Amino acid sequence: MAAYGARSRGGRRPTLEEVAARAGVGRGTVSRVINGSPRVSDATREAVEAAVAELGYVPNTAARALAANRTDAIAMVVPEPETRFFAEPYFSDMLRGVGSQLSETEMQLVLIFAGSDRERRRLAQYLAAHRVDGVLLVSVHADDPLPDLLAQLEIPAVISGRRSAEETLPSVDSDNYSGARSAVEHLLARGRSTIGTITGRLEVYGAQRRVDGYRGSLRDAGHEVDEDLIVAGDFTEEGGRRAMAELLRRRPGLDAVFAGSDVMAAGARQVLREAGRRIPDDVALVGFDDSAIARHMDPPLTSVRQPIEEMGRAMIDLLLAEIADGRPAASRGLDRQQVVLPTRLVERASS
Amino acid sequence: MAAYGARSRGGRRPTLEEVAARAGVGRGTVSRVINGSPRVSDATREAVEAAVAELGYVPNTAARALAANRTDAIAMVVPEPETRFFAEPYFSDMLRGVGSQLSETEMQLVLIFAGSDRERRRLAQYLAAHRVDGVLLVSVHADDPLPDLLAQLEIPAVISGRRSAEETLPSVDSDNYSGARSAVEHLLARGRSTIGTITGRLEVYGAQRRVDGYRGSLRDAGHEVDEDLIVAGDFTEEGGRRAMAELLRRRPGLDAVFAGSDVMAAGARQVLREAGRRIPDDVALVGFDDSAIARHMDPPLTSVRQPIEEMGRAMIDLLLAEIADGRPAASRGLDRQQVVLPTRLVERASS
DNA sequence: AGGTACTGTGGGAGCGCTCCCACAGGTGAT
DNA sequence: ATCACCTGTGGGAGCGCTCCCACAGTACCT
Repeated sequence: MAAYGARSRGGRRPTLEEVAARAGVGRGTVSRVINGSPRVSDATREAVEAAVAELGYVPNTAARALAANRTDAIAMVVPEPETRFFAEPYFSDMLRGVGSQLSETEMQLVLIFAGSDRERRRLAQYLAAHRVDGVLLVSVHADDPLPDLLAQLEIPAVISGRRSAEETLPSVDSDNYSGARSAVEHLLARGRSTIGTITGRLEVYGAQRRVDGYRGSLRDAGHEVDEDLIVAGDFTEEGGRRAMAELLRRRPGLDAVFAGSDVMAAGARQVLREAGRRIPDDVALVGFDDSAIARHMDPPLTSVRQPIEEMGRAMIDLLLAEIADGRPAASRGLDRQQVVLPTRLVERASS
Repeated sequence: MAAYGARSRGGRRPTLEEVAARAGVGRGTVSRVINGSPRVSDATREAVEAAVAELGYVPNTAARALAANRTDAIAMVVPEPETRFFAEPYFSDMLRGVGSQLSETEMQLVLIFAGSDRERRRLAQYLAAHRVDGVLLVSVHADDPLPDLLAQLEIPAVISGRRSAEETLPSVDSDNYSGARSAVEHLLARGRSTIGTITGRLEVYGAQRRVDGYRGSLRDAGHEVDEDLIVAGDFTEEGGRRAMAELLRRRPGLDAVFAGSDVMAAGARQVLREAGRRIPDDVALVGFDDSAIARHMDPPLTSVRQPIEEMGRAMIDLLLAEIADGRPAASRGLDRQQVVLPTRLVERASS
């Protein structure tokens, strides 16, 4: 505990001015040392650092925020109710990446849920008050007004998962197209010929791209795409069940299924089992996400791994760059603003 | 979007002073209106409110924090790595309660993980900088130095789950003793006679109290307590498996098990099944927490429900009272500072 | 010697609030 | 009429920083 500075016990905390007096220098100099400016002589720096340590000085963030007009905090906004947030491994993996990357800096992370209307109104206030220097948007729908609000307020933001082919915000996404291709090519290589797919909600750009990948790899392999083998799900387990039942009805003889998410694959597995289909003997199954449930499924699920933790880290990198680069948002070309990370197929017993 | 105030677009935000000028009043008066002081005439209040709306004024939190020496934010500190946080439904339920209660106020919630040493150091800095008005401590061990640090810094805090019988911090806990009693009494009423128990980590006070409840109800029913029927677990699924195996070794004829948590009950169930014991026919099983996994187990698990969401709400109430009550901590008697919420047995097919 | 160009430093001004004292004007008791 | 005491209001001071201008000192030219 001693390291925390016994001197800060109770009462008033030391100020910059007091540190300056103790070190025998001016306020400006202490400020420069605290902020790591190079324009300070070594001797002075040491004297100041000693005074800081002796007094247990800790900068007052409110004063700094007021004077410098920055908050040293960023928000991760999750436009989902908390329940979903915790149910989906996607979010917690992302949070882990974000947290680890951020702990390299002095920045603080504020987690904000904006599921209900009331929460949304609070968020709008919060952003209008500029209580954060930047915002991480975690899974916004294409028609969400949040990005516009952020642009209007000129708050730097990064989005996870593009909303469309021409995303205007800086974004980090995984390569959904190639990921889907690798899954389908794997099934083809295993000799499967009638491959169905259960899609995510098609308003989600990434879900679309996965279907595109499915189509592309079949076509490239010389197969004609049978539209009856494509059934829409909604990323939920229940949706996976319904879609699988529909697939079995349409094409009872199918021998493989590519599900657009692990959770939907879990739903599909139940229906396949109830229908007496063995996995992978009768029907091979591949998921997407490589979340924890893929490993724990019976049999363990082959799945396309998205590097979600790295995506979180990349988002922080983009956001910090944007904040550093003068406040303005994505106005200097979309070059390095759209990061797409590769996926990788993880083969397990289900295929 | 119009409601967000088109006037705040870009550039500078309006200040108190500008609102005052527009409303034709002084700065002090605007401040009083903003902060809901009653000492303002109705006519003036309306004029100010109109000016606020027209200019799209939003108070600058940094300036307010600096002048008033408060931050309008509280932190929820989780001394666990993020992984565990998300794995345990306990935390997310608590977060839900905290969030809902807090959304009644202007306070902001900051979620802080303090699992690693580095995270701990950052937290110490954060607290020393007084970046929050109060702290919610979510599951601290008895020997954690955090409470002392908070006391030293004179930061109001509330703890979830007492650390010992004479907890010094304001706390919110569930009635672990009675909860355990209700579980065991239920098993006795169902005609079970050889009831084992799998405990949580006994450094955790609540885990101890559950064992106390187990002992107490057996004794009150005229049974002698067989120490061989008490095996220590550690709140994990794996620990539950190990403990169950040990119980079966020691007392193969046991006909019921009370597990100190649902997760451990899940582990125990696996071992029981592998050992060919039917649930509840051969062995009745009862858990603690009534978390989501209790409902989804096969068979669904009878469990002692803790009102975790309400606990979260109660923590906020205590903390806000403490913050309002002049800054000093728990120094005016422990009367209303220790809240204990009742538990309730939820009967399902496992018993 | 004078000029130019650094580097390092001190300290004034100002960020946008809250707090509080001062004071005007009204009301009612004496 | 005088005093006491409200209510409502204005505005100075100050919170603890950062920013930036000014300037001393040194170094290196011409």
